[in-house]
Order: sequence, then C-alpha cells, then structure tokens
Amino acid sequence: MARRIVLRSEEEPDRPSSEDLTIDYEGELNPQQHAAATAGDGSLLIVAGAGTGKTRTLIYRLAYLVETGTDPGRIVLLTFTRRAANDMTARAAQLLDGRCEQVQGGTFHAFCLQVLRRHAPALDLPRNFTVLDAADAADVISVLRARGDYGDGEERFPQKKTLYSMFSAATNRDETLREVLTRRYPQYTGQLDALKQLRTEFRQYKQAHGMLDFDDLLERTLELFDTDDEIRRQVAGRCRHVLVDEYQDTNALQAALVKQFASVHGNVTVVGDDAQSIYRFRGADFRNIFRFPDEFPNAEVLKLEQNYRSTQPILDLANHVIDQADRSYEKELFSENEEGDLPALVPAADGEMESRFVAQMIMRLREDGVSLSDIAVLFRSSHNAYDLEVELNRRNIPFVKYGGMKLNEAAHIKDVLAHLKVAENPQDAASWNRILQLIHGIGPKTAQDLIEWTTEAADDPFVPGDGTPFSSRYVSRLKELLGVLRSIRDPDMPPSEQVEAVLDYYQPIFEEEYAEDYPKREPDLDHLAGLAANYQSRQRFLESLALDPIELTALDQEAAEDDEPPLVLSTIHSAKGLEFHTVFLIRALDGTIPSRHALREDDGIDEELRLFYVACTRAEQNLFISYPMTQYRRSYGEYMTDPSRFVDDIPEKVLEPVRLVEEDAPEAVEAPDEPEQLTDGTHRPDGDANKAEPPSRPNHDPSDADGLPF
DNA sequence: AGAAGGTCGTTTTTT
DNA sequence: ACGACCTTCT
Repeated sequence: MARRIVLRSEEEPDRPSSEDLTIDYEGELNPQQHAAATAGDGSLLIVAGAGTGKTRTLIYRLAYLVETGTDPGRIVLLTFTRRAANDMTARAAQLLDGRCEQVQGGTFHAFCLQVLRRHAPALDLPRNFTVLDAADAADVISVLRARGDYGDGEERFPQKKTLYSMFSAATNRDETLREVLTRRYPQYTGQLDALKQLRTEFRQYKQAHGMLDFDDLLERTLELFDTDDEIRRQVAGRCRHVLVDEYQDTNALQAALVKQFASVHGNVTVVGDDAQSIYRFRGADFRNIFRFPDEFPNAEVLKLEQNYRSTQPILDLANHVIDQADRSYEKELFSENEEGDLPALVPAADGEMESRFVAQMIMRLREDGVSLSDIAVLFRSSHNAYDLEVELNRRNIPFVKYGGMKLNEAAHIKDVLAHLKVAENPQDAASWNRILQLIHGIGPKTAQDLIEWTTEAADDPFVPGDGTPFSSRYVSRLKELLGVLRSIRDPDMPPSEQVEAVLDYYQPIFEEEYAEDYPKREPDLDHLAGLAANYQSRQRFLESLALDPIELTALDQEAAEDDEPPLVLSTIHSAKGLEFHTVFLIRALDGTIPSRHALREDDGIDEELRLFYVACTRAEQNLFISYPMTQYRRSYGEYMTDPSRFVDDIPEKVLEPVRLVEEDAPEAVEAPDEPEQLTDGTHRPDGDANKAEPPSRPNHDPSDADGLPF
C-alpha cells in the first residue's frame, strides 16, 4: 500500500494544519459541527435544533480558538447560568488542557458586574456598590412606597413585587412604563403618574445609596460604554472573541451588549434555537437571533440539524408539538436512532395517583439499571411538584429540585443576610427595616424613625449617640444589635466569622420568631455559615448569593455525598440545556401548561408551546406525559381538569395513551411504616419488603395491552 | 398610636 | 408558606 504524504496548503497560512492540533476536530464532529467549530474570524451564527450537539460544538470551538493561538484570558463566554459556564469550561479543559479555565465570562449579569466594579467611578458610583436581587429591589420599592403617600387613594396600588416587575419589564424590553401597563397591567393604567414618580424615586434612591439591581447591571454597563468611549474601547479590546450560548433568550439590552463587547475585534459566535426561546417574560425576544445577521452584516450562518439525543419517536412528538405554533420554525429534527418506545400519555385519577405512578416507574427504572440522576421529572411551575415531593420523601427516594425555593429566599436566611448587608452598606434602608423589626417592640413606625436617625442624624450608624430617645422596651436588644454590627463592620473580616457573630445574636430571635418549626430551619443556617467559608470577602459572598442563588434542596443532597446521585426534579425553565434518559412531564393540564396567565397576552400561547417542546426534547429514551383528571381546590372542592391543549390533537401513533389500573391485591393499603431504603444500595430479595407494595411492579398489569410500553 | 397576632387569599417561569 | 389586611392588645 502506498504511503501518503500530506502536503500543507500554502495558500492558507493562517489556517493551522490538522497535524498541529491535538484534537481531531474532523473525526470527532459531524461536518456541520466541524464547520462551526473551526470557522475563521468574524461573526458566526449557529442555529441549532434541540439535541444537535450545540454545547458540544461550542466547547470544541472554544478549544479550537485556544489551540489556534487565541489568548484564553481574552475569550468571553456568555451563558445563561453560572452552572452552564463552569460546565463548559470544565469540559473544554478536559478536551484540551487547563488553559480553557482562564476563559472569561459567566452570565451577562456577572460579567457586567466585573466591568462595573472596575469602572464604577465613571458612573458616579462607589466601588463597593451593592447588588440587589429581585426581592431586595422589591423591598426598597416598598420602603419608598411607605415614605411617599402612594396607595392612600381609593384605587388599589400594586404590590411591591408587581411594582418591581413592571419597572423591570420596561427596562428589559426597552419600553415606556405606559406601554408596559397597557400591555400587561391595564388595571393600573389610571395610576400611571404615581407609578412613574415611584420609578424615578427608585432610580434616584439606588444611585444615591450605591445600589444596583439586576437590570441596572446590564443597563448601566451600556450607559458606561455610551458615556465613555475610552472605557468601551478598553473593555471591548479585551474581548478578542465573544461566545454566546442560548442566544434566543437574550433581551434587547443583552443583544446591545454583545454588539458593544465585539465592537473592537468583531469576533462573535452565537448559538441558539428560535424554537426554544422561553424567557419572553423577562424581555427575551427570539427574533434577536434573526436580527443577528443585520447587526453583524458579514455574519456566517450555519445550521445543526441532526439530533443525537433522542429516539425518533420522541422527535416525532416534538415535531408535532412545535408544528402547532402560529409561527413556523424551520427545523424538522431527525435522528438515526430509529428504535424506541412511543412517548406515553398517562391520565391519572388524581394528583396522588399521578405521584404514585411516577414514583413507582422511577423505582422500576432504577432496578433496570437506570441511574436516578438520569431521570428527570419536569413541570411548569415549582408548586406542581409538591405532591410528588411528599411521595418521594415517603419512599426515601433522594432528589434535587431545581427551580424551587432558593436558600436566600427563605425568611430566616434573609434575616441573617440582612445583617451582613447593613454592615456592607449602612445606607441600605430595606435591610435595616428587616433587622430592626426582628426586635420585639419595634414595628414599622419605630423602625422608620430609627433608620432616619441612623442614616442621617448619627455620625456613625452603629454607635448609639447620647440623647436619642429609645424606649426601654427594646433598648437593650437594639444596643446588642449595634454591637454586633460594629463587630462585623470590617469588610475584610472573613465572612464565615461574620455569619457566626450574627448567628450568636440571632439565635434567640430565631427560636422565638419561628417557634413552631425552627428545628427544621436550623440546618439552613449552618449551611449558610459553611458556604460563607468559601469566600474571601463579604462583598463577594453577598453578590455571589444574589447572582447565583443556591437551590435549597441541592444543599440537603450535598451533605450526603456518597449516596447515589439523586433524581432530578426541575421546572422546565431550569432544565434548559440538560438531557435525561427518561423524562416525566407531570401536570400536563390546560391552565398549567399552557399557563392560564399566558392566555391574556399575544403570543403567550406560542411561548408555552415552546416550553412544552423544550420539555419533550430533554428526553433520550423514554418520555411520559401525565396529568391528573381531577384536582382539589379549597374554594371549589374537587373538579374535573382538562388535559393540555398541546396533546389534544396528537395522533395515537405518535403519543400513546396509557391507562393506569390498580392491582387487584389490596395494594392501595400502603405501607408508610416501611419505606423503601433506596440509599443503602443493597438489593432486597424479592418478596421481602414487597408484601404491601411491590416496588418492582407498577400498579397496573404490565401484560395488559394498555400497559406501559416496556 | 403603634405593635402583635390571627385570618384570609394566593402563588409562572429567573438573572 | 408568604404576604396583605384586619382585629385586638399594650
């Protein structure tokens, strides 16, 4: 056989020959992916359907850029969550080497924060400005609302959370407040003037007291570039290449930011799928992805179409689902994986039965060798999973829930953090308000007076001056509080020590305030203290909690490290970008998905449909869509439900109906005193604990023609 | 007057 | 499980 000698092409000296590269890009990627990963400089749009290896391609592109000489410290990777960013750089590092870990980026918000910290003075902000999460921002608005005479009239004034949503919508969609009110909150249009004024006050307050909310992080970065071109050139100069994941979920501000970041070098790669845009409520506009070629006129556009994730039956369903949209989406997904069971549509009598079905199927899959962490239960909104959580706990099936309660949303955690926030920013009236009212004898009015005294009259907010009239009812506690604040005011004191100091003071308040259930909440406080130990400074600790909130249930799981990796429960939103062997989509009801709230707005239904599509396309092998046929509501009593309109017109050969049948044996008598031990990993012999509830057998007869598809 | 405590209704999705 | 609102207590 003749030996082959490869001649290098001398016409393209810039393009490194494949021999110089450590990764075999051509061999490891399909032709479309390969073209995308190894594209040259300039702007590149990758339109990629679900499961087509979008992330994989981006990772290879990252490695390729680094390998061909781009300084990794000058590559910016913008993702939707910090988890996604860490994931990608870790995978790229695995592929190539540690250099990939020097890649800059994270979420848009986190990256903007870095820029703003450096250039705060240019915006008249103190360098140690604080970051408000949505709840903090709502609290600030609430303080301002109480100060002014809003809501004293006959008309109902919006709640603090609603107020923040309105202001935020206006910012993120680049609309006026009037437009937002007309579109989404017509009942408040009569109070436009008062709302406008409150919004202005909110803006001024944040500026005067060194605070930025999430929207400000984006908006003010743009403002920074706009007011100081030198800074723009400097920042953009460090962005040799900008990579953006999930581009279909960017909003107007984020699209503008991408343009600014790329304004010096012009190298941008964005990846996205218009059919998976699910953040419209936050201002995302999937049309951004089609505007990209207009914003970057020489943009190359590449498509990824072959799905590597799911079986063809699952894709058939997904294609049927997305075909129901008003707007047509271009991609028809196809897979080479023809084999597979039909997706199943499973009506259950009620929510309890639905949970029992899911739990038993999970046990069965697990016994068939599917890892729990390769199974996901998805739902439209967090509370849809409450029933199931109870059932899983009863059976000792370990799970993590994404998209539920966050650690820093729990009231007792907010209490502790509010102390740190006051130490960090003594101007923070909302946090002062919270910690003062924790003291017995101080209510809204006294708190207000004390805050005025603290932030305006006193020389030092943490030193009680002479002649301040304190009531004896609370004076000793108040002095104790100020003492704690003084003891932790040094910004360089280790955050874990600060948390401990606050906890010493807070413990008696905590036990009184949450008298009924404080033992349940106590572990969270310990978690918080442990978490603080990972941070060098209070500022870092607080802003990290704000930008990257921690799932409450994830913490419980972390503790038990050697246990088997847990089952995943997740909102559909939080499951974006992930994939699982088996997916259960529960509560597939009309009014739930599509959400009843979506019906009011134009295009609302399409967004819900895309959400449903995202849920279906997470599945690799099995997909079960279930719903309860009856539900119970306190006010209505029991009532009949409607299945989601999205499954109404799907042919049975695409989505197979399944009937759940109770076993003849008195199985319904459950054995809660003998919950299955799943975590010890030992295999029970058949017929041992199985008497009352066979875990290896679902409730219906598997040999039944209506039985489950495996 | 102002704080505390109880009851009611309500709750999409997230950086 | 949370907040907004109303009632009762100091």
